[in-house]
Amino acid sequence: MKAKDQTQAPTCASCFSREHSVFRNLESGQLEQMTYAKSCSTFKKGQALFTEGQHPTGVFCIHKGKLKLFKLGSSGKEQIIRFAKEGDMIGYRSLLSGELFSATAEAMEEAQICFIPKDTLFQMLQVNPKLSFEMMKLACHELGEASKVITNLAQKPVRERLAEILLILKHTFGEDKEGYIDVSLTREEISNMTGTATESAIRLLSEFKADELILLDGKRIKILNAKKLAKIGMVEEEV
Amino acid sequence: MKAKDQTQAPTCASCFSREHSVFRNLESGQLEQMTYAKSCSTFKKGQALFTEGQHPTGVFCIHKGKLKLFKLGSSGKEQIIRFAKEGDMIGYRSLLSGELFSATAEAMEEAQICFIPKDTLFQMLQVNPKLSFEMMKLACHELGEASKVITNLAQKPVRERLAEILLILKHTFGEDKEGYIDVSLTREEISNMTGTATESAIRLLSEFKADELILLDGKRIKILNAKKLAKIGMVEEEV
DNA sequence: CGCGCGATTGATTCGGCTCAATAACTGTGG
DNA sequence: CCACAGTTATTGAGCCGAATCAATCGCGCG
Repeated sequence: MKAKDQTQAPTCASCFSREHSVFRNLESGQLEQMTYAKSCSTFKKGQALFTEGQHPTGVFCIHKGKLKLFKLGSSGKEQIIRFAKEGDMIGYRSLLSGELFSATAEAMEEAQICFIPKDTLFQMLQVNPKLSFEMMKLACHELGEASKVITNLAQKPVRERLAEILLILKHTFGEDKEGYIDVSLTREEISNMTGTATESAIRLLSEFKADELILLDGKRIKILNAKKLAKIGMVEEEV
Repeated sequence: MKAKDQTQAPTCASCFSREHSVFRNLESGQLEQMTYAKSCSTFKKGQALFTEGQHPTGVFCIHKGKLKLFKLGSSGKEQIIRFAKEGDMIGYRSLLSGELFSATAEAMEEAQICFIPKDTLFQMLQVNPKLSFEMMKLACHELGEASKVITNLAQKPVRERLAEILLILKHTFGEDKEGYIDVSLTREEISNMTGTATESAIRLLSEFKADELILLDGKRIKILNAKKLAKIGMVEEEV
């Protein structure tokens, strides 16, 4: 399941993506410990880091690349729970709660991932209350986000949800030089986020395009009128 | 917002509902500290402990009673995020993530609630890594539950969701001597959990009753055929 | 006893899903 | 470099689940 090449494995101390992660405030001793314990590997597009139902043995840090986390619904359709990119940590939820993985993590593009074994992380948590607090904060924040998603799914019609999702995507992944959202998603993946049939997502995207709210170029999406999208999505802030 | 009577305020050391809470393993010193710092009050049915958007100043421990936590959707409809009962802690998510309350907590029946100020809790977290871990675990567990809810809302039809909700209610609140689920909910509240119109929830409940899966007596609900409900709800376990 | 909210049931509408057919695109091997 | 196979995207038609609207009923309670 894990790839093998440790070739360009960097030290954690010099890791750029760490700067934006929960590990940003580690002292050098712990950084060394982590560098020593971690293993780094490459995942190809579509390859899974772990699968729903498996037993967690550590956490994954994303050094490069983008991942999607999804659960399979009873009909087999993927429900995308969240994305993860450079500097994000994956798999901590199940590890910390002592449960099996509740979702599958899959690389959306070639990705370089570091793996930190459970023992190492737990040791660090024990001696470093700040790290514990940081991770608790992260979990609590995500919990708040989840309750928003729940309310939206339960109450907003598809059109509103999709409008909001587009703004969230822009916010999560940013834009490239040309102003397109910096992520490549299939229409199906977009629908798996929104909680809708793929055809519905396509139809609405076409509508938004016709209304000049967005611009479509294959999988590339550019937001032209965030204000109006926010109004459609019933969000005050432009997410 | 808070009621005043400290009349029957018990000590935390003797608090029965603490036995099942994250505070179950506190040592006597911290228990004293908590007893000293906490304030206990009574909330009437329908009274809010806190409201979405407010600034958290501490956490609430439920000594007695049942609460619902809900968010308001853009149309003003309540979305029930979770319930809380004896021994549960409320308001920790926002406090720990340093955000505003993301939901409103309201007493569903007369409730006795203890309030633990932010400073006290944070001090205890600092000196007690086990408590931190316990709370992190709690948050991570709930996060996993949330992702289940998200997948269900996005993918399951109303009929399946309602069947599952009934099983969850039974599991959460247990049954009284007569086998009825030990909580009193209006049809609207049930629909606000399920993410559906009240009329739809009513219709489906009537169906389930006609199919002899449940028994209805006013607000009282008794599960007659959990196995079949689980099948309808597409859940392997009987939740 | 009557007021008023919650529950129920019926009729109707409509959003969104499914099914189906095509078109466009991606990669792959000759 | 092109043709083919296998996805992925698009569009249309029809249907169905669930929301809405409307009316009545039943009670809990002052």
